[in-house]
Amino acid sequence: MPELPEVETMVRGIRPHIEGRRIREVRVPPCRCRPLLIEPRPKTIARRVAGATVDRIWRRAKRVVLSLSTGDAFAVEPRMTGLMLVDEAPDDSHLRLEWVFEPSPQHEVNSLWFWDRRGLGTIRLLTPEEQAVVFGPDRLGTDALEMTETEWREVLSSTRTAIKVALLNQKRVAGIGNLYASEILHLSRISPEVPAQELSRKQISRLANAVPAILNEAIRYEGSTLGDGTYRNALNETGGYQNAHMVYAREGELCPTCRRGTIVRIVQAQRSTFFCRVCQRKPRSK
DNA sequence: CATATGTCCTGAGAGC
DNA sequence: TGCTCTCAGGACATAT
Repeated sequence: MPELPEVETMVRGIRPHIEGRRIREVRVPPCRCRPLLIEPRPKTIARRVAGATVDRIWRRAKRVVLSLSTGDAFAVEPRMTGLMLVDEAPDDSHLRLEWVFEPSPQHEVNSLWFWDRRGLGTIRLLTPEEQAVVFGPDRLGTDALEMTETEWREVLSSTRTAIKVALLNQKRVAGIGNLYASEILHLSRISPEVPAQELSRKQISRLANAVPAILNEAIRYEGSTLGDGTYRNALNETGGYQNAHMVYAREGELCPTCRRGTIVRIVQAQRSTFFCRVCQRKPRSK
């Protein structure tokens, strides 16, 4: 489930090991699992990365981006279970891609790995033109950490979709996923079921503040490792933010905010939403 | 155009 | 104990 905080943690974790280094080769490790989406073909990748260095490692929405000296960039989308690792992996059987770097006296590690148990992740080597499309405003909205209150009002005013579902639409706002959407709405004291365009100015103001509050705190804790234990940072260590979750996966528990309601789970757009009906009350529709 | 639903994938856990 | 079934949710494709 890597969302913005987890992907940001990956970027920060691999950056000191990888940034500025020359790629020796990119390898697809032997893996008995079904092949992951890697584009273009490994042979073409090998040709295009020859002699290139990784100039910059950054994040666009929920993707890890490795920008190369050639102008090309790897865009890595971990999706559900993908990880970027520089040390050990949870297991060796789901390693999907290895970037091997020229040895350097300042660095202990010479490989970067993409590990993905379920294999829903994708890795693409993009030309500058493709980057403009894939990272562009037609595909991805403003990063959730860069949104202004005015922008929030704009992107929410045009849809009747429930606010929780609207927050997951990456064209509207980029980086929020299922887990943090519930946490953000809880801190904002907004019902996940309210149509986005019916939010009051005050509610949008609270939302605009809650988004960076939640996401930055989650980054500080290096993300959330849920019950399945999949998510890990670049060193294969678990995150810590799951202990700070107020509502996510806390169905049946007393609401930690109002201490009156009980956390409930509902399904919206085939995804779980957790919230407290007492402090996230839905206004009576007009 | 906006909105809703289906699809991919693996392994954990439930239930019998 | 071992089988079958359901579920988790990233992004995108397709349908309405």
